Amino acid sequence: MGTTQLESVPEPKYWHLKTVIGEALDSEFEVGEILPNERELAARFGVARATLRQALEQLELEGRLQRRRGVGTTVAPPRVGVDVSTVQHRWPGAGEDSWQAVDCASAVPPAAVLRLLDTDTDPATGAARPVHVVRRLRATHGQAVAAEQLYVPLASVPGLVAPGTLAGPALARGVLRELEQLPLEGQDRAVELGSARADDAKELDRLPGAPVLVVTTRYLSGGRTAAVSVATYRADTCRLTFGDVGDLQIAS
Amino acid sequence: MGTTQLESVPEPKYWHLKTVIGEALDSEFEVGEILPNERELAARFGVARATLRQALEQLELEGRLQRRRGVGTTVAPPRVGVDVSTVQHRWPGAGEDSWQAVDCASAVPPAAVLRLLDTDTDPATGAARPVHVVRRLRATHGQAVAAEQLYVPLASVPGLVAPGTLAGPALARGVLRELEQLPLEGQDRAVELGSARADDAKELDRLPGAPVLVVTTRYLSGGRTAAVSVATYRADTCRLTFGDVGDLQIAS
DNA sequence: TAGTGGTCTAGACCACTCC
DNA sequence: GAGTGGTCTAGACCACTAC
Repeated sequence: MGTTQLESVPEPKYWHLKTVIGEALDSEFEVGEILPNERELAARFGVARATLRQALEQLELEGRLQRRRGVGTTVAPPRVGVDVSTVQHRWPGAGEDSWQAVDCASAVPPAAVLRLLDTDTDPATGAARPVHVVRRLRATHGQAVAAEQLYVPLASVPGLVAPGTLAGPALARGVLRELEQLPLEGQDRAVELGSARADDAKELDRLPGAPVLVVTTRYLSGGRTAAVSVATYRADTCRLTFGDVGDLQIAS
Repeated sequence: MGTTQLESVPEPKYWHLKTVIGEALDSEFEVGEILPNERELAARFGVARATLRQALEQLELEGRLQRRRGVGTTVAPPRVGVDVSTVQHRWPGAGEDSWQAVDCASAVPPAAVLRLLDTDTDPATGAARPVHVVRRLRATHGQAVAAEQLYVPLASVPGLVAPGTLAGPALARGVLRELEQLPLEGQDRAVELGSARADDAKELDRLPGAPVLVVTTRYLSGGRTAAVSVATYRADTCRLTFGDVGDLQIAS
């Protein structure tokens, strides 16, 4: 036929742009360097700004760029590895880690958390009861990487002094201290993609809806779920690591 | 002053839309139900289609919607939990799991993988040597959830029959079988957000660039990294679970 | 062929940061 | 106030699916 198959699989422009810019980042830019602004980049590549932004969004999602309103677009450093290995066998707050308790409130958990805390309903009405909600922040290298809400049923911290006498960070630390008194029998964990709620986004210095890795942990004690942690990690800057298990063995 | 603070924190329209639609999904729709098309939804909410799409994108990212070109937007079922617990202490392919080997090629790994396989360079030139690249697919409930590339240095499978005599799936299974002969000393694992490469996207029935959870696993044997697995899981439909560790103990 | 979601455009205005 | 990224609009056309 003599005809060559032209553009039989037309690659979207933003996809091609992403590739081109990605290669340029490797070869022509240093970490921290500021890219030309979006309007100029769009003009330079001959596309609309929205199309260019689609490419930049992908690169940011992959942790290669960092964009800040009013400032500009910079080349991101490699993602930091954050250890979330499930084998620490410790209550949250116990031992040396990078978490900091910032507050504690009392609230009824969202439905998804309630399903994990299924033991804590009012036996008479079946209605969910409020629990302690401890708020913590995790920082690495001076940068906030995760915000957590730890849901602790009142029954898990029976020795807590009358909550009215403590507040804020002090109450949060009190709840964590009491939790450590329980024998920890195990934990299981799940990781999924989510988008940052407004309050988490603010603490993580991101816009609402920013992509986050949601790590849900169930702490087991006495055959019950004694606490549930929902931690949201910045997906752009973090790589969750599950440490070397060479020093583990399966019981039995 | 008598003035009320109006819109002091003006919520973006797409964010508000996402909330409204999300609530409607909970109360008015069943899993699998088809939503009105984008043009109609946009008109109904009085916004441009692009704005509506921004809201739908977020909901899809959270696994609440599923959009298919030419078909429509449907309410997604809850995410499926996929076990990726790092404690199986087994080589890939060993035992009963849901992976299926589909192919095997010889190639030089990308730079990021080379850094983990740092022992496999040509001692004379320092250049990277090609390795076996086994391609596998993982399915759950009849649906493809992950595509993997397993990088196996030739040195890790010395007993493999001359590669020329096998090809495709048979070669892939041969490499996996040989790998099982090595003593597995440990593995470490990392999870991060990525976007699907074109080939992975195709196998996962997604568009290129779709958000995926990238699970990188290093298999250790004889003090070396004997293999590296890079598995991409569909972020929209999967929740990665790290099973109950109640039956684990730390070796001193 | 009709209808869907996916891509792309060329503009506008807003919120934020920094000087 | 100047410059940045973030939001939003109102269109257009394309690729795909199903009938």
